[in-house]
Amino acid sequence: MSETRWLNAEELDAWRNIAGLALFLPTRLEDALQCNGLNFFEYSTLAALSDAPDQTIQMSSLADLANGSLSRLSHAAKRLENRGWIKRHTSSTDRRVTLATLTKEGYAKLVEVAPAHVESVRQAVFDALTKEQLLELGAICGTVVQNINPGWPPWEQDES
Amino acid sequence: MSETRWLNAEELDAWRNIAGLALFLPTRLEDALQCNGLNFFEYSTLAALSDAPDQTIQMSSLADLANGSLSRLSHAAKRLENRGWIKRHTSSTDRRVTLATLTKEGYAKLVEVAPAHVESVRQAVFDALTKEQLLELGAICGTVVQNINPGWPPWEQDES
DNA sequence: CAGGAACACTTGACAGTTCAAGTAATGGGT
DNA sequence: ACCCATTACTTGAACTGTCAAGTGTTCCTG
Repeated sequence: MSETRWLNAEELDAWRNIAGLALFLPTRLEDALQCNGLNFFEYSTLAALSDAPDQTIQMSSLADLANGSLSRLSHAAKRLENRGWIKRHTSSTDRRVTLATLTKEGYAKLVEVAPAHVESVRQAVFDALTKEQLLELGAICGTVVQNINPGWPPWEQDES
Repeated sequence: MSETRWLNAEELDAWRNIAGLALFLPTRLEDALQCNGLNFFEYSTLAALSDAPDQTIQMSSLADLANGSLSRLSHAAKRLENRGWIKRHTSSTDRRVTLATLTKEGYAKLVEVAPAHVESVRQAVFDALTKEQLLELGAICGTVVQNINPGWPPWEQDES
């Protein structure tokens, strides 16, 4: 029933740039990884595992850390396992639970790929901005992300 | 051969928020459209057509305007045509060229969906920010986008 | 005015994501 | 102790986008 709040010229201009970022940045980052045989989600999965004690995390937690659904992770884990970069085994304490572990080869792959990934982030974003702009951008994006997706990220739990 | 320029804590923090935006914003916008039976690319396609003289654009230009590959548009156009929202016909002056036209039904669909889309943009981004923050965000994103993808957007051609 | 390069688009096969359904294990209530 | 809801994960089908190849048309060059 209420009137649509259309965008004025100023807002439209800002919006185009924001949408442009959301449109092109993912592709750019994927490209840098794809040529190393990984997509961004697979990379996030390996990275999350490498930070965990014993390089081991339960599937559902890992899905959260890598920002994907459990189903998505399950498919990705099959690919990563086939390539020998992770292993899955049932937990001994709760046999519903599957634990994923980074293999030696998986860690090696991560170490091999990480520099190129970081460099692509720098080239795409950091190198175009002053330090002030970067921090400003980070802060405002943080505000928006909290608005869209409160309670992210899944690490940094509030433990009061 | 060169040393990897890793991110320090400050940079990592900013980066997480930027990546978070690029990760969650598209999904959020898609969701608002999906429940109206369109994805973002299809919406952009219809929107671009509605702004064109005679509601008609050549496929390859339309692909640019909607920010997708020609192949992607070709698949999407088939879906849109099947649902009766656009029509395609060969150009009379150059028979390699296919012209896409928005139908009356397509225009009606766009008018039906647009308010919800704009509202989702407002809710996701605009409502969380002050006007200053919005303009600042738009400007910085513009800088990054120009860095990643110089010569975008395809409209706003420099005609010197 | 051929012949081939370039252009405009379409198509089919493939890979990754989502969604709904399926399997298996656990725990809580009676 | 048993049932059943819940939890944890996997799987297969449907769908979308990408890539490479294919078709048809036009332009250019000798």
